[in-house]
This record gives sequence, structure tokens and C-alpha cells, in this order.
Amino acid sequence: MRNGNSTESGVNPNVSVDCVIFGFDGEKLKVLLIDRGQIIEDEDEKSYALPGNLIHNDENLDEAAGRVLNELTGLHDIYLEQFGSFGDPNRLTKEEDSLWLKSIRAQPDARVITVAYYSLIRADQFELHASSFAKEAFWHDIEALPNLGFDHREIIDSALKELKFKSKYQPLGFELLPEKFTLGQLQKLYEAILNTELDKRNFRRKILKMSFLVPLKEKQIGVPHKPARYFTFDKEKYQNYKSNDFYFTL
Amino acid sequence: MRNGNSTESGVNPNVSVDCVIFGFDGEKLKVLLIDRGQIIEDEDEKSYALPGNLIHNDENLDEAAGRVLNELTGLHDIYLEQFGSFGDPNRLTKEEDSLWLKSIRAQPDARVITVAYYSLIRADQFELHASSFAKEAFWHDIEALPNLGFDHREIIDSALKELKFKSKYQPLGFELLPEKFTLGQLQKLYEAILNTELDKRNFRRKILKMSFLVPLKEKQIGVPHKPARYFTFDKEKYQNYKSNDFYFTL
DNA sequence: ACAAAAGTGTTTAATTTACACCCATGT
DNA sequence: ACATGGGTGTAAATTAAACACTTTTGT
Repeated sequence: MRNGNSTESGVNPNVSVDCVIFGFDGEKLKVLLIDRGQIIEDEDEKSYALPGNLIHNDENLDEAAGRVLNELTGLHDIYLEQFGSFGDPNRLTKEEDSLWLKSIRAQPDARVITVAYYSLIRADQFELHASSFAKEAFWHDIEALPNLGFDHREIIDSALKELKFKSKYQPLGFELLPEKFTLGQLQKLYEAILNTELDKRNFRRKILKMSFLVPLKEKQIGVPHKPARYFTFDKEKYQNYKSNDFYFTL
Repeated sequence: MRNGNSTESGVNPNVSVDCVIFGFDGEKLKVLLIDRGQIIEDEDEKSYALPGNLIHNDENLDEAAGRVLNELTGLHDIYLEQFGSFGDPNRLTKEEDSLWLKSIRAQPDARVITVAYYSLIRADQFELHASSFAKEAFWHDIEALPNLGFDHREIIDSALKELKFKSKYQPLGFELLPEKFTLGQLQKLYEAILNTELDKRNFRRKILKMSFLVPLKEKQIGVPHKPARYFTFDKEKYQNYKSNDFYFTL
């Protein structure tokens, strides 16, 4: 069967990483996709992909994920969490995908298993700069995803499931949130992830009881309503919370 | 750097699977290890390993894990759950490990990332039959592990963490338990995993309220105390429970 | 008769849920 | 003045925690 010989120096032909970057714009959840710049005869057939690529032999998996994400989208210093590996032997066999692989890979038919990572960032706080084989990097609504290459739909579904799970069973990490935020924004984020509405008073009470949110003096300015107080994470207390396992009812 | 060329037909030189099989003997948690049969000058330096090996190019990861586990230990039809991938470039560089790899692998210096699986079974309900490069397969107490090759210590720690987490946040699956069991046995299992003592009455009330445990007519026989009723899982109700996410306070 | 684990309820404390009004700001 | 989201408390229902005695069997 298909198998990998190494010709690209230091690139491992059989192992890739893929990044599912969730973005929150204050209202809705998005995913970061790339356009591989293929020219397709039938426009409706156009497909997009997650930022991902083969690993190098001298880097570990986390490093590879960070590097690949940076190379394709310009994002850097994003906390990435591994959530699964996908290795169906047929995951690369869509017609379009294999054409595309032929155009960029030394061994386009090699068996590839991919290690998948996810993160959650503020969509509007990071600039995207597509490069390498990414013609464009852009946010797409998490509902109604476009055609995706490979098994990337499945990978996104799996990442979303993981994100939902994690958000209920442990607090969203400071890694995943902007330095300062209002409780309203935080609630909207949880609502977007869990796809439900939450009671404002109960939400605030519970999230504050955990006491790793610290109020800042700063408040919103220029908003056409009572300005909300900003909060930030106390990383130490947050770590304590994370190590004692606990549950979280919103 | 080290990189894989394929010479073993169909074997992928860069991707392996490792299985952390937890066994419960009614009292304590064990892990299934293999003896690779190395002759070591200094007996104290002897090291063991998890059952694991390279994948084939025509099988998916779950299949590979099942196959490899069977080849090395004789276990078959064990439900295996993927919980992480390990890919430090230096994970294969212990002196003894690389000697051993030279003796069994076509490309002993290839970069290998491993996809790890775990399971939990009754230690006394399965017969072990070591074969392939496993000279012996045996249960070892989870406390005080012996020297282990590669990064297998780290992989076991990670699996145990996952098992603890899962056991608190969703019920242990029927996949992981014998067909019939008493509530006392089930409680002992939870106590072994969580490494705590639980209140008998509270435990029974809570676990029964979930109602996927169904009482059988059958009771223990030959025990020198009041015989306990056997229970079994109702798989349908259990699946419902699993899909609605929920929490579980023991 | 004794040892050993099975089986069973109640009381108290903590947590969760549902719910409505005033406040500060920009336009 | 009005529209917008911020901010706040309480009562009722549910859930969690602590705790002790009787039962059934084998030896």
C-alpha cells in the first residue's frame, strides 16, 4: 500500500497536525479555515480546509501545531490543546484532495495520520496573514460549514464536542480568553459554545464563586448603556481550581 | 534527522499504537505490561513496556490498536478508547530501547509518534497469551510501577488521569465491566480508580438513580456472608445517559 | 455463635433554579 | 425620553452528605 519515503528533508511524510481554531466575535462561534487556492471548474465544489501540515522530524507535536498554524495563518503564541488523532486510511482519498496533495507534497500518496489540536480565541483580536499554500485564511460561522477537504468536517465536529464538554466540566482557561472581559461577554461566550441561554444572575453568581475572576477598576467606555466592569483571570487561583477536579453547572 | 523509509511491507515506520489496559481484580487496579525478553547484564535495569507496535498502512488506528494488543497479549474484542498521542522526538532514545528496536525493526531509528489507547477489564476474566516479541504478558500493580521503556510511564500516568476523569464525569461503560457484577464490586472498582473510600448508601442510591443498572434474579453463591444481588447494564439506557451529558457525584 | 459483607432511611446542609426591577450611559 | 445591557436578592425545590443497624450466609 501507500507508504512514505522521506525525500523532503526533515519532513515526516506520515504524520500531520491540524488546528481547529475557534473564534468568538462577541456574538457567534467561528472556525478558522484556509483556502488552498485550488482552481476548480465547478465553483460549488470548491472546498476549504483546516490549517494543517506534515510535522518535522525534530519537533514535537505541540511545536509542530504551533509552527504550522503560524505558517498558514500568521497566528502565533496561541495555546493549543490536543484532542485526538485521526487515521482512517481513506481520509485522503477525495478526488480533489489527492489532486491538491500532488501539487504540494513530495509523497502525495503516503498514508497520513493527523494529530488534531484546538483553541479558542477572540476572533477580532488577531490579525490573519495567510501564507505558504494558504491563499487566504478566514473565519467561518460554525453553523453551515462549507465543503471541507479530507476528514476536516469530522475533525471540527469532534473539536466542538470536546469544547462543549470541557466548558461544562472545567472553566474556560485564561489561555482561551482575552486579558480583560466583561461578565456579559463571558456569558455570551458560554452561550455560544453550549448553544443555550443562561440566566444572568445565576451565571454571575456561580462564575464569581469560583473566585479566579478578579474585578478590575476599569469599565467599558462609549457604550450606550450602563458600562460594565472588566474582569481578568487570576492565573494562580485558576490553576488551583483546575488541579482539584470539579464540576461546573451553568 | 531520523526518518522512515518503508521496507517492511505495509508497516508504517512512523506511527505506532500503545495500549494501556487497566485490570481490576476485585481489590486493586493493575496495568498490563509485557516483557520484551531482552537479556540485560544488570537485572535491576530490566525494563518492561506497554503492548504496542507500528501500524499497518491499510488499517485505521482503532483496528491497529486491537490487532497489536491481540498479537502481543492474546486479548481480543476489548473496547479500546483513544486518549492521546505522544510524539516527543526523543521518546525512543533510551539506550536500551534503541538496542531493542535495532533487534526487531527494519528502521530502528525512524521517528515514531504513538497513538495511545486505554481500556479497563476484569483482570481475572481474560487469559493472557504472550507472543510476537512479547516474551511474557502480565498484570502489574498500578502503584510502584517497574522500569518502563520509552515514555511508557508518562503514557500510563496520562491514561490513569483520563480514567479518573471519565469515571467522575460519566459512568464507567459496560464496555469496561463484566456482564454481571454486584454493587459492592462496582463500588470497589470506583474506589480503586478514584483512590478514595465512598459511602455505601450514597453510592448505591446515586448509581441506581441513573437507572441503567438492572437487577438480575441471580445472587452470589458460596460467599460467607449475605449473598449480593447481581446487576447488569441496560445498554440502551446507558447510551441515553451518555449522550445527555451529565455529572456524577460519588 | 461469630465473622463478613449486603442491604436499607432520615436528617441537615448546600446547591440549583426560577424570577423582576432599577441603574448608567449614548443617542 | 428612550433604548440598551449592567447589576442585584430571595424563596422553593433539589441534591449531597453524614450516619447505624438488621439480614443472610459459611464456617
